[in-house]
Amino acid sequence: MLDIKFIRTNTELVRQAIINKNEKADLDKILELDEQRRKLQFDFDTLKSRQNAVSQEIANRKRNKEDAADLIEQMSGVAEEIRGVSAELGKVNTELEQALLWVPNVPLETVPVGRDESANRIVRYYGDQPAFDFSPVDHLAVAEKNGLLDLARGAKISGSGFPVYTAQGARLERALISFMLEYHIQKHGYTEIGAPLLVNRKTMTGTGQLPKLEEDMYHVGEDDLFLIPTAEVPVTNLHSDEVIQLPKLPIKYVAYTPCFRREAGSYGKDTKGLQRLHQFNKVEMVRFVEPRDSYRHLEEMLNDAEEILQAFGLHYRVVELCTGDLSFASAKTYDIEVWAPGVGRYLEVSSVSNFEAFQARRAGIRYKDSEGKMQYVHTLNGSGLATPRLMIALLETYQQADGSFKIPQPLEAWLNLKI
RNA sequence: GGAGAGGUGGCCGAGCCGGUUGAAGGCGCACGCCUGCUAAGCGUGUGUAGGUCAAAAGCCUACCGAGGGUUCGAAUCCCUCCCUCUCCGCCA
Repeated sequence: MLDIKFIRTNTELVRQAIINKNEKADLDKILELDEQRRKLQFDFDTLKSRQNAVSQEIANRKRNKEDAADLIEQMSGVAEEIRGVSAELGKVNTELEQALLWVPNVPLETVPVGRDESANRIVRYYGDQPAFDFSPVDHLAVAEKNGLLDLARGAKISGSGFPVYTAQGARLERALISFMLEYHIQKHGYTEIGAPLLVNRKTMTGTGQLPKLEEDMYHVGEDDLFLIPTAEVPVTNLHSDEVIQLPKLPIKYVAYTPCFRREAGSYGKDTKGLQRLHQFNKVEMVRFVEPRDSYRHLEEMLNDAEEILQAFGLHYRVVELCTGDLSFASAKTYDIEVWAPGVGRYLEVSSVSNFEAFQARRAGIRYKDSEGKMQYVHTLNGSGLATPRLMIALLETYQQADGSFKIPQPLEAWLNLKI
């Protein structure tokens, strides 16, 4: 969330950000609550101050065996008054906090302004679309021919959008995960985290999924726990309500987890094959950094993710999201879209974002800067990468004229393991 | 799930028959002094948040797991909840 002081002094900037992000937080209401809050706080402090002073005097008199009945009598109404103001203050505070949770992060000034993805800016292309001397089929055809997927049975046991990988398909997907994890650990210096897949409400709120996106989350009502939509949630919240020692920064974590998304409101969109799923696997990178470095880290993480696609020799492009396409919590986001020759589209396989202090403020992730001042860290995360669309690109790119599928060289070691 | 113990400042750890206790003491940390070097020693300081202020200083307020209650006054008493540890049960 944003600092209320920032909102107070940069109201128009925030107002514009809300519009540019297609959000609808009520700033006037927030400013009014803030005003009320400060007034009540002042009243409370004043009353409390008086009560403390008199209580002190009562204590002194009692110590000296003097009578304090008049003072006690005098204060008896004050306690009630304080309770009243305090209750009011608590109510306003809660209301203000709730309202602030609906204010999105402010996009970086350089982010292109636009309503939807049509205003996104293509940053660069890597490689070229592969040429085929036959007509390439889509990943479903490749998978069927080679026995890699069983989506029908996935639908039978869970529902559509819950893929079943079979035989070499399952091994390939697992190999992808291992390869990506080890790549980031060994080449980029990330520390691996194995994270819980069910998290509580506070954790979901910390990274900004709640309250706005509750409809998109699988919820276990009995325990009020949520299935994570991305490892970003548990991993970023690892340090919630903590003060990180300066020498520990930057912190770089990588985690593989399944991800669960209800995808409410996107029925019939990109439903073919592995394009849009309720459950999928993803390797996620998360960084905690000092604010002055955070945009350098954003570029670095983007590069970390790109290297995976490069290692597989896949053609892709990098896109900078416009304000309207930016997520609620993000200040700047790059998407990486890999080319899938069978379906003939660029598919998002990674999203790399800088949240600046937005998540850190919500989750309470701070550090002491070199001058000993308490500051919020900047948090970033990026997929590195999500497996389903990566599978699509691989299957479609490396299909052969005879319908078979060629394993990309970097994965051979994992698939040829002998025991 | 049942029984018991406990949750205090960066850490350890007093206080818990209510009142100069934001909180003893120790460790750590920072600065200074001292000292061939190192170690040790001595001194001072060292929480977070909100408010007030142009700002700093200062001042005020809150915070001893969370939330309520009793009281003129609560870290200290009462209630509810959460978490940790130990034992039992259950499941892997």
